[in-house]
Amino acid sequence: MAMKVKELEIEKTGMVLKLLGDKTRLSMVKLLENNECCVCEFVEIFHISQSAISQHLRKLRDVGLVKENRRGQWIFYSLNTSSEMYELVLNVLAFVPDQNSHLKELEKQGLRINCSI
Amino acid sequence: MAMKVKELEIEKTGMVLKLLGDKTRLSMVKLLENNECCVCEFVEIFHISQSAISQHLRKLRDVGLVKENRRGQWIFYSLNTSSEMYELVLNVLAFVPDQNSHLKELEKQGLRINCSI
DNA sequence: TGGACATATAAGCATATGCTGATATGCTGT
DNA sequence: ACAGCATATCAGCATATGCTTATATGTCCA
Repeated sequence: MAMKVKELEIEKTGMVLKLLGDKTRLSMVKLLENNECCVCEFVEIFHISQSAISQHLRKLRDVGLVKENRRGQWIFYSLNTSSEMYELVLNVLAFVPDQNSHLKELEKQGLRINCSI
Repeated sequence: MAMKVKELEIEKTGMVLKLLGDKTRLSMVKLLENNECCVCEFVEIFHISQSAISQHLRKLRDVGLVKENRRGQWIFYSLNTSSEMYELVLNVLAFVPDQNSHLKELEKQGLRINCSI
């Protein structure tokens, strides 16, 4: 039952939990667990302003949980698997139900970005 | 690497993470992982008012993460191991360094409560 | 029963947080 | 170079959060 994981400073752990404690960000990160997504997709999914999404992503990036990858006009976000906090993030995400239906919905509406660059 | 755990609603997960996202509460819960503690002990450890500690504990109790146990004058708090969120809590706490030194310090000062009731 | 101690609750305050709208920046293709 | 789209940043605002002090409640014991 007890897991053997690499411990983190309590401040860092707290910071990660605070970030993931927002429902919008938690959903975003869960989506990023299996997908690369760009800002405009999140805007469609969560129905909040592009600005709000951008600010959420900046917070996640500032502590290194996600990384960005520009391809042409778009910036694709993904989980930063080389973060020392990645293991914690994965362990938390294991409890969160799959959110991919949101992306399926986008595809149905033809709004999923598939950048060929 | 992937863990098999019992999923929780995303709202519940978010709530737990938000609660544990406060450094004081995270330390408190880490202490409660292995110990029963009462309010006055936390006051000594964290150097914030009794009221503040009490309010933190109430938030934790309101969502069922901790339970209380009155013995005489004191109310001892402990982790609620039968909460459906207990597994999530344990998985998170695995990343947090042991905080028992705080209790050791209390014992040294003779401030550790040892209720015989 | 009253005083001492432990805890809870109420009220108020300063700061943090998440959002919006407006604007700036960056890339693309004509 | 410029229009159009994607993203980032700025400023402002409403609400949430964590703390303090003051007060209420609960328990023990002389």
